[in-house]
Amino acid sequence: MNISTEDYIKNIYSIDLAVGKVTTSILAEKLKVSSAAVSDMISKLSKSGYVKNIPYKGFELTKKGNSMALNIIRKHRLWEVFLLQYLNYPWEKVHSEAEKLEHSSSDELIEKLEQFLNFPKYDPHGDPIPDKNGKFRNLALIPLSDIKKGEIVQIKKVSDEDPGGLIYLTKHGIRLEDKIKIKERTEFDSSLEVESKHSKIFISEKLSKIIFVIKNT
Amino acid sequence: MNISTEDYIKNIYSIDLAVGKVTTSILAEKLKVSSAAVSDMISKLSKSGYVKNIPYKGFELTKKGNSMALNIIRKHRLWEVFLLQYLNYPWEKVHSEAEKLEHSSSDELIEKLEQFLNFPKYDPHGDPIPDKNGKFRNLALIPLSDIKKGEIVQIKKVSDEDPGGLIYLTKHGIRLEDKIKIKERTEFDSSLEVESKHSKIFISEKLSKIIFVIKNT
DNA sequence: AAAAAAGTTTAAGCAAGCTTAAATTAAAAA
DNA sequence: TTTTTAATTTAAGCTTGCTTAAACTTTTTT
Repeated sequence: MNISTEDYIKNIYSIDLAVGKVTTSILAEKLKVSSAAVSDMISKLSKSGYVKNIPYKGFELTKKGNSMALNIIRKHRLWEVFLLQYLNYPWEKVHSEAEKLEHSSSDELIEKLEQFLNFPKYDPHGDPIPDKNGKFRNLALIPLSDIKKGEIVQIKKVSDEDPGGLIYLTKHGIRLEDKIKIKERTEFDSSLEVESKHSKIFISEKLSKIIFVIKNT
Repeated sequence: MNISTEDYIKNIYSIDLAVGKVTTSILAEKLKVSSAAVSDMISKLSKSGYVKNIPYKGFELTKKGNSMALNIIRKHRLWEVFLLQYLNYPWEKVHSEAEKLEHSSSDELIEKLEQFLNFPKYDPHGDPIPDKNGKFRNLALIPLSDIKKGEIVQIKKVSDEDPGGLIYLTKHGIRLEDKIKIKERTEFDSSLEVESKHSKIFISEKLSKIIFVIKNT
């Protein structure tokens, strides 16, 4: 299993989770390669039993592919916890650093790391960490964009794809687990004004879509 | 800089240190590739300024190549310290695991790791860890094979290339920093019998050549 | 239902890092 | 010094993962 292949499998998993289906062009876009490259790789992954492919229609991970994906994600998220908690690595940089480490650590190493970290259940962005059998808890989260004016919610996850949002939130003193209240909702551009214990900040529609919350805690 | 290139540079450095000169065939042997592959890569590294090459004669790292090598070695050894001290990763496995991590960690990450580890000066096999400027202390070590019967010495380094020696020593309770006495020396096969505080063990010529010691401490 | 557009796959070709085989150079032996 | 041997480099070719361009499906529009 090489880095490139692992990246394909991991991204098929996450696209499937987010969008519900995976196509050549979506995956190509995500991986920043041509559709032809994806098409090519998919037929290889199909031959080696990681992906079930129906040409021209789409594809999905097999059971084997799925557990491969969860194992990579597990490595990624455990490294994130380590980087943030022990090395004080900045929140917004943790993701891209873990992106490299995830491909360079044996299962044995990761088990020891998990033990050292005391079996964390979530990564620094609020994503669940699969155990070595691929099992994980899944919270039912709501995007902040769906919350109405006046409601009080708790931030449980901020997507880590783009560091921009993380930098903005950090700068304004908003963190995971914070409780916030929607003070204002501007229908024109779907932006929000929210208030936490310490601060009051403006949240664009784009940002509100990658912040996930739960209601009554 | 990719993994393969980093491996070439790192190995040129270590062969130079051990043997005093680097040739195509020695490097090929170390990297388990053909001489032709080495020849090819050396001319690339020469073009990009990491290596000074005199065709048919040999080659060596430039200043730029040297500091690249030290940076990779630094990463390798800091990871080794982490793996052993914090994850309780077995002594003899630490090397091969670090071999992968060294290529997947940014300079920034490594600085934070170094800080977390409290700026260790030696790795778990006794090799010095370069600081971020490439500076390191160098002990004058003597191979155990050069020590005469009756002498008492302290183990300061055990080469980590082959895990076999490390496993043997660990099994017999010999560790870095142990003080040992040469009880017997068999001239026939240059083997030794040595005694530490806790144990008495047989050391073959081969093993005695990769154990390094200092005399009076 | 036919035409146009969009998406996917196949084909041809490139770069990197490797291989084996042939050619070249240097070193050792005669 | 010439010959033989050993080491190195060059050449030709393979594989992997990519590219662009062409061919082919599927979907959407009219």
